[in-house]
Amino acid sequence: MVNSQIQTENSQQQILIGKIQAIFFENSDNFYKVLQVKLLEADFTWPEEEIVVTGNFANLSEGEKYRFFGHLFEHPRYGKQFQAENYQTELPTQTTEIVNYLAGENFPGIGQKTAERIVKVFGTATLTKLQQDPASLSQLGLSKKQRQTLIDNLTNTGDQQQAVIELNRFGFGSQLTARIYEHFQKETLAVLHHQPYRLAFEINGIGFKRADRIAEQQQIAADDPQRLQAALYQSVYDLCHNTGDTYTSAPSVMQQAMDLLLRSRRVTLSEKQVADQLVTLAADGKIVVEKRRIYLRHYYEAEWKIAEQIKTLLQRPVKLPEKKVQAIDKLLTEIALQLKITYGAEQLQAIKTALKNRLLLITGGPGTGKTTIINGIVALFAAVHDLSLDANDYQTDEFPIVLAAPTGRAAKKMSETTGLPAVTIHRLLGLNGSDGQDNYQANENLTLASQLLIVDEMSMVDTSLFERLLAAVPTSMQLILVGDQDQLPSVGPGQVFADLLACEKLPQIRLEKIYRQKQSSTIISLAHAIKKGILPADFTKNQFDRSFIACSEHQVESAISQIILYAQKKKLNLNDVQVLAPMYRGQAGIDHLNVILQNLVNPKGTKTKELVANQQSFRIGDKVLHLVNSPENNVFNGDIGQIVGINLAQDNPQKPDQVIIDFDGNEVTYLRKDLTKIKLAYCVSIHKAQGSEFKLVILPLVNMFHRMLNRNLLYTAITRAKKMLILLGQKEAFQTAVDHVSVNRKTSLLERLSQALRVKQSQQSISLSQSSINHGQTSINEETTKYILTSQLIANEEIDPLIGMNGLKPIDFKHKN
DNA sequence: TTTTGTCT
Repeated sequence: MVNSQIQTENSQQQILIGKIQAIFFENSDNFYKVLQVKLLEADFTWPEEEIVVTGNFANLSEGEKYRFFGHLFEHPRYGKQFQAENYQTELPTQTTEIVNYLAGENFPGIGQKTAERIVKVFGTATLTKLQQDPASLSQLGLSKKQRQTLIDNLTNTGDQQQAVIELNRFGFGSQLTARIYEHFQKETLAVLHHQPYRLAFEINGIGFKRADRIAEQQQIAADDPQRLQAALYQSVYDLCHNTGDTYTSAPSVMQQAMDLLLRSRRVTLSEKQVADQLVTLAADGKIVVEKRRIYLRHYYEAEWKIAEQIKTLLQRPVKLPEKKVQAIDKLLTEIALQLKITYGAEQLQAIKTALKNRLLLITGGPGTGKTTIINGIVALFAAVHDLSLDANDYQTDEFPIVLAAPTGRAAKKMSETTGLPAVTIHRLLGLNGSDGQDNYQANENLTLASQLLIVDEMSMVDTSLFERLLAAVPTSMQLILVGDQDQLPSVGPGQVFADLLACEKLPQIRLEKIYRQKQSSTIISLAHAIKKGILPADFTKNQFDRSFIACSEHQVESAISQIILYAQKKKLNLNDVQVLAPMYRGQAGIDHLNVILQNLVNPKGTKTKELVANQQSFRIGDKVLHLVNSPENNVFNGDIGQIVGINLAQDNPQKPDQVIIDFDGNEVTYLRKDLTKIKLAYCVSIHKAQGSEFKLVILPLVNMFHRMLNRNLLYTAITRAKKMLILLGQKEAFQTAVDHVSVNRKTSLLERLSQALRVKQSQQSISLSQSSINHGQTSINEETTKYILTSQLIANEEIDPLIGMNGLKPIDFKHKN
């Protein structure tokens, strides 16, 4: 049915019937395939017996006949081929063919005799009959298994095939097609036709607009409730993800949703219509409205779950035998001797506290010895509990200490500094980040088995990830969270680490003393001042380790060029010099500076080998940044390397284009297709530089960056400098950055923590049932009428607490341990 | 209006 529709819709489409001889190429991640087909019939002329067919195909079998719909196409590299947009099995029509087909490898358990018996009954219509009316099989006296085989293969193939065809028709590429089918399976077609907005809710990478285009083709009206709800939900999601807040407000959502709806289809809708659907969304529990705050249900629950889980952890104190407690000081002295370290008072206290507490937060800026402390905690923990730190001793058992971080690079660094294995939190939890906007339920039953978990770079952990991490932490585990609360906040909504630290009831240690740099470093004192919101008076005055150059946005490139030339003259290793900027666009932006600096430091000579990809040229000697995690090569997002070799296919046709990059002694080969993973790195974004340090940092800030400028960004940038810091640009821009507090995202975590930790266990159920939170079962009707969220209330911003909670109580968010 | 993370 679908097929005939397409044929009439697209009269220019060409048709080809052929038998698959070989599947040349098959991408296991998606449905894309390249086939060699023996041509049987076609509505165009083709000089040869065989033809190459490409496209997205579900199940295909070699040796089978198919009908392809598509176009002839001239591929620049592989020549003329047939691009199929659509296809169907060319089912055998003659009885002998059908018998062979059924007796063939597609139908295990059906032999020649059985096949003959089936065809005898249904004749040439056998296959369509079985597809349309599988029940008719029961009259043939086949075994249950045989019947199932026939049904599965005939109908399943059809489902998947039709879904793939339909998805192609809506313009989905092979990646998305595979993901969508994997998610909805047999439901795919029904979802596409009747609930297209589910694509936006459930598939990562599909937003409201794309779903709306499909809906429009399905004649779903512009004021259809599912359309309005999808736009509202998307708006709450977008607002939270753009701001980093875990909730938003009704006026913001309404404005954003009205906008989105109007931009997607030019149909005017009334505010009332849309507001009514916001009420429905809340009533259905997809969003939660509380005290004028609108949450995605996921974030609402996550904040409660975090608070409840932390409370549960704190209720189980660590019990160390008295003998061990007395031995701690002695053991620490031994460890210090062994590691050849002299611990400061602050550090000793941090290590000892870590051992005695179920949960401990440790925050400190660069150079305050966080790494030293992590090493100390690991060593002391192992000594006190008589644990071996040799991975070989744990062939079958779980390693007792787990080190994890939110980014690949932070995990790699952790592993390097401790000598122990460290992983990303995602990998630890088995998160595969695949589907949808709230996939938090994945792996909910996972429980980690080790005794101690240390998480580094906590400032980059968002609400969602932390909730999932805590869900996997048993109360028998000790948890140490380490980070620098003044660095850039997490990508996703929330400011978990800052909120946790703000909760005074949580055991925490703030490291102030700087060990690494000399106390006289004026970079550090500048960082401290910025942290407090002050741009010191001596800011523009040159110091022995930093300086300021006033210049306009347009002068930035020449100023930086002069600094670099000077550094070169002074025989400074340019790998120790790093330019950092907040954004890519503009005259003083990263992209422009990279081109300028590349041509300055590594100009193209007549013989320079160069490879151009993604509008960038890569030359031997170039400094480059790796943009994704490639654990198989031990290279991670944010790693900086240098191009040490380029092989061009034009010089040596036997070999493909290759770029060899040296990452601190680790040489990795990139093919042309891998070049999307790298970028020039003469200048990198401050975000990307988080977690790295450089001897000399050059930081241009101009007013044009004003939207990006904030305190954490400036703090992060200048604390990347180990020895020297050169600031340039407009003084005003630096002032803007200092004035703009960044970690003030709107979240409820601190409130939840206070609530959860305030109530004593024994009183909890009583006090909660008395509060407005709990609508008891008996009074629910009366209560809900009182609490009904109306569009009027939205307009007046008079929303009562906890509408849409459906009687959920905080205690319901408690993890089962 | 801009930057940023993870996985198969």
